[in-house]
Amino acid sequence: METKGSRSPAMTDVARLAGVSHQTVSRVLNDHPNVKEQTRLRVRAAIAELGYRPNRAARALVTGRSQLIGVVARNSMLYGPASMLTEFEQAAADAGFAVSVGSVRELDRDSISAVVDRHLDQRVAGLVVIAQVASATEALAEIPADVPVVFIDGDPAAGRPLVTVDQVAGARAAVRHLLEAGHETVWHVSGPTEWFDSAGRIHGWRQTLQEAGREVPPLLSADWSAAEGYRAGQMLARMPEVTAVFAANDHLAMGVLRALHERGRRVPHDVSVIGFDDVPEAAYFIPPLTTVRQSFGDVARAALTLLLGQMKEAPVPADTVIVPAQLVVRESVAPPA
Amino acid sequence: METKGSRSPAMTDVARLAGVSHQTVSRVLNDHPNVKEQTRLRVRAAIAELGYRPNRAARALVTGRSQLIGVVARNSMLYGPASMLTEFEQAAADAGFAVSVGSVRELDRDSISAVVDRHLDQRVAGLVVIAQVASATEALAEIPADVPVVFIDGDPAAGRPLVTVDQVAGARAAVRHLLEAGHETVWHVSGPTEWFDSAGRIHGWRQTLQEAGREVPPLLSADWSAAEGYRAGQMLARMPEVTAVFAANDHLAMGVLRALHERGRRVPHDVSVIGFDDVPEAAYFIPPLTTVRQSFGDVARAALTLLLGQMKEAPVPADTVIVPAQLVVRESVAPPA
DNA sequence: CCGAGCATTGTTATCGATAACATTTCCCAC
DNA sequence: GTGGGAAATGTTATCGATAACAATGCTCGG
Repeated sequence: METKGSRSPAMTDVARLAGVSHQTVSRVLNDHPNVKEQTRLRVRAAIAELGYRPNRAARALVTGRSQLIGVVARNSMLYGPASMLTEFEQAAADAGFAVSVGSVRELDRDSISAVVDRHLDQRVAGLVVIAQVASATEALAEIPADVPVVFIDGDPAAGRPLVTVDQVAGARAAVRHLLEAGHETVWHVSGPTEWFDSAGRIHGWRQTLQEAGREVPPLLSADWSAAEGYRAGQMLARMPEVTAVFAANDHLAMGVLRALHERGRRVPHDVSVIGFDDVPEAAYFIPPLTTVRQSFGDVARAALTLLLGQMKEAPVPADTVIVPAQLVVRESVAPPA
Repeated sequence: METKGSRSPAMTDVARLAGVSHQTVSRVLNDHPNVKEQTRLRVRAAIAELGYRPNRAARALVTGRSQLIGVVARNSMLYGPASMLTEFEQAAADAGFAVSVGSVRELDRDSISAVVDRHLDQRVAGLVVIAQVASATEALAEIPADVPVVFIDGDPAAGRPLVTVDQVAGARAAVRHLLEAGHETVWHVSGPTEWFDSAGRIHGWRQTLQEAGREVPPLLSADWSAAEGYRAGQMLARMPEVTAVFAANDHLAMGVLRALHERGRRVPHDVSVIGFDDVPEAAYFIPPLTTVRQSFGDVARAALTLLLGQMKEAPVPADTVIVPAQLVVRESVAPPA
């Protein structure tokens, strides 16, 4: 019944039907205080009758800002970033914002800059940059100061509003759990070292070992894939002194598990393994994986809150939000044999 | 250097600098034929000098259409839908389109209708609906006929442009592979039966068994999670006559593997298992999973092509595109013991 | 009962692009 | 060299909203 006529109704159509000026309709729509209750109702009725919905493009044109939030993210199917995006979209939708995604193959300055420009063309109301690596931080210079921006997983030193998971604490919890189980030390298979996420987890790992006066084994660094976890696992499996491994994410952990299994080293009997992320499948690994859960939903909601705070010119509650991570104990950890 | 002044330059600024009218600038921007080469260059130079970028909102207002493609998808972190989205965004970006995501918690009529309306407010140039269940099809009535639409994984009978993976052929390949290995019959752990994806895989499974004159075992249906795969696997593990299982996706397969492992039934020695999707981790399951790969990238690109075809009023090449699926053989299948 | 002052409503300008139409310029055939 | 027609450019209207300002109408104190 809505789009029956030649085109969808505009504000003037509503105004005519309600017997007021289009400006009054605008006022009703924007909840301006000085509109008589009776008029307001009449306008609302007309809006409902016509099935009128405001034209965002027109509004964006005159206000210079849309109801659109731009997200800049690396094009990847990694569990973390993908979850992040979904959660953020959901939070934004609840707040009445649409989300425009701008993927980029690499987080280098030029790519990011291009995506940011595309978003600015659309007159986005704000930007969220999922900037896991340092090179992304440089591109921040491209973003005009008057556009609200929030970084996720970005550089804590960048001086922009930032939301991030407490990687260090998560890693500490994992390592402590292994030490408490009686292991002499813990090996670490990390993500790419340029990632802030990786850096935080490495830091937490090293720090915890040092505080306990344990030897810090050499770092095995990889990308985030099961394939590289497998490769690292093949090395570790060959070394009998390895009894505990902390993998920087669950997929790496899965690769490690496979490698250990192949060489006949049982988990957790011979080797204990902990992951990071708590992907939905983690409980069904062989064996069920003890891991560190990060709440992407919390990160997304915090990011949105920071963003909306900037838009309303309201005082921003805090510049940096750190979302806690939580150890989830399953069956991949045991005391050393 | 760009946004230095009070506001970004508009078309008239470019026109003034180039000594032409703003309309001529518009013509250059839109590659209209009747512009003298020399003028064109002068305008281009002015554009570059000012760092001018057209205001999409203004364009959208007057043309009634933006450079934005709306995607309607169920909010989920399932591998398939998430990959789909990423791939589509990438393809769209390459074609100069931004993508606005509208998630919905459930694919019921009202939710979809709300998201579609939000997209129409933004005057999207086209819509992509990832509509895996029948209830989503009903909501198609809400979409005005003049808005280009493509369905992904939708109802083949809906009479709208559709792109989908060849689920039936994929399932047939999987089942045939198991029969050729010598198994008497194949059990199937399916996804939710309302999903078209599930329906196609179930159909292919049943059809292949029947054609081979084999008994069709009762269907075990589940959601897409490892958790339900595990539950189904627990039942299957208890039945000695089960020697071959086709799981409707890799995560279900993972749950099945865990359950079999727990009950001491070895894969592939005692039971063979095949999955669907080929998630990046599939090669690192225990054992490496034989599965059916679907190319989300191909689906995304096909969808975009269909959409662009509709926009240009150009003749649409085909109404339905079926992307092939491909069996990936690893180590989870062997002849029965 | 009148006018100050606020509440309410209307009028007009504006955002920055494209569309439609008007106009000028140019080229070439006769 | 002139008229016709196409090529090139300019002018004005328009999309649909908000902003700024103008003009009412109402209330209440003196």
